[in-house]
Amino acid sequence: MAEKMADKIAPEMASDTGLKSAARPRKEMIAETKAKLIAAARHAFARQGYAEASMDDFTAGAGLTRGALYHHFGDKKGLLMAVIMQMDAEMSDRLSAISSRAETPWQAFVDECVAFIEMSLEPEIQRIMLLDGPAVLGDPSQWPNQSACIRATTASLQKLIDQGTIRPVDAEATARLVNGATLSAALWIANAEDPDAVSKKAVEVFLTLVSGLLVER
Amino acid sequence: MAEKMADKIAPEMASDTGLKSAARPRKEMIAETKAKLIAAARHAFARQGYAEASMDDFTAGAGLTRGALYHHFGDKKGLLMAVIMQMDAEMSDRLSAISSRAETPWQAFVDECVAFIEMSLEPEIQRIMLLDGPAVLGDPSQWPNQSACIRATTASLQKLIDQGTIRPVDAEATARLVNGATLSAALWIANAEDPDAVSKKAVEVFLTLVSGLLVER
DNA sequence: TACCTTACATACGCGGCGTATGTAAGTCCT
DNA sequence: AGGACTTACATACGCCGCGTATGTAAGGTA
Repeated sequence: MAEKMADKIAPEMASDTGLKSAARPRKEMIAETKAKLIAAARHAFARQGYAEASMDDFTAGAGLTRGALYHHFGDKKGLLMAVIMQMDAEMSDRLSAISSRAETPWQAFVDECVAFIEMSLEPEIQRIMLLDGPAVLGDPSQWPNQSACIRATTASLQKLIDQGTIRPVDAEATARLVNGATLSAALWIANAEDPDAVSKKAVEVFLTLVSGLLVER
Repeated sequence: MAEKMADKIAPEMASDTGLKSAARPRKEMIAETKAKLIAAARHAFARQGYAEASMDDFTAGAGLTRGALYHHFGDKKGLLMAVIMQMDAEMSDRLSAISSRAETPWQAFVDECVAFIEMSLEPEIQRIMLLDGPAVLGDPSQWPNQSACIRATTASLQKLIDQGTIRPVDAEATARLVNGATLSAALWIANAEDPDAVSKKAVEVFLTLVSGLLVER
């Protein structure tokens, strides 16, 4: 007990003394491999679909093996969940950026919905978030992240309710239904032979529908 | 289009020349095995999901083997398609029966939508038609059957437009968006901890949204 | 009756998933 | 500092499920 402090030199040395490489902190390396796996899986899932994407293949593409995958994510579903959470966060960011640029809350809401449709046209989002995600992981509203972009829409709607622009409905319920409508619109548009024409129709109908929310139209 | 009718008409003339007797006609046997396979797959897909359902298992449950399945349906996806077409036809029948009972076209439309939500709560429909179907087969609007129940809704809407109850929007587009909204509502309700409360909210919002379609509310 | 076609069953190979095991590198505790 | 323990992967193995190629028996046809 007496010689306790004699060699009490802090072992967490000056880590980055200019030359990085070899001895980077462990947490960073782990985060990097996780990120690499998520990125590789994301590409594979988007291009081939969840079921057809081989874990051996895309882990090898990331310079790793399935061992790393199972260690960090448990199984294939766990990786999908991680991919989805990442994408959901990105979508949420994009949506809030868009709505913050709008001049009125109503415009913000409409812009968000249109942006959601546009994002849903991106093959990666459509395939992973809208098709494989629900099939493999179940109802999106039960996902851990609780669909951040749904919450964004909910918030926009709540503002509109508070300021008396739209009727006092339940904001979350409205967000979910509107989201569902935009989603099916996006699927329809993306697979149509004439996307532009279909898109026009869909937006027109969409605006007609949400006009039902307005206190006065 | 035309070739479907062609190969249906041709071979049926010679079929019953009076004495089929002991052994039943071949077409009937085939139809029966097909029906058995579809029924077995339908149960398996509903209970375990498409990906987890083993073809060996449920064909054996029907007293057959995978050989029969590949002969009649080509592959697992082909069987899923057959199952979906069967279920879609059933749903379409139920919907048109409901709408024909309504007293006004508007009520028919609303009843149909509510019925669609209720049907989507059934685990079999939810799992096969709403989750696995789109993930495995792609956008439902591209399915051969072209979603019979979408067409039912489209027809109801067209009536409402013709009689001037709702604004002159595109009927099909409206049917698709409304369908998407009801679908997400159903998923939400089915997985909620308090389905009754959620259901009430969803219906209320739904009615508010479609009120936007009305010429005068 | 003999031939041909059809409707399955059987047999086989491959690829993917999950797990059990190995190993090197990092971390902690005197 | 040094060892013991833990962590982060890679490697190896077995199982299962799919698709296909092949066999076979039962209609249908002349």
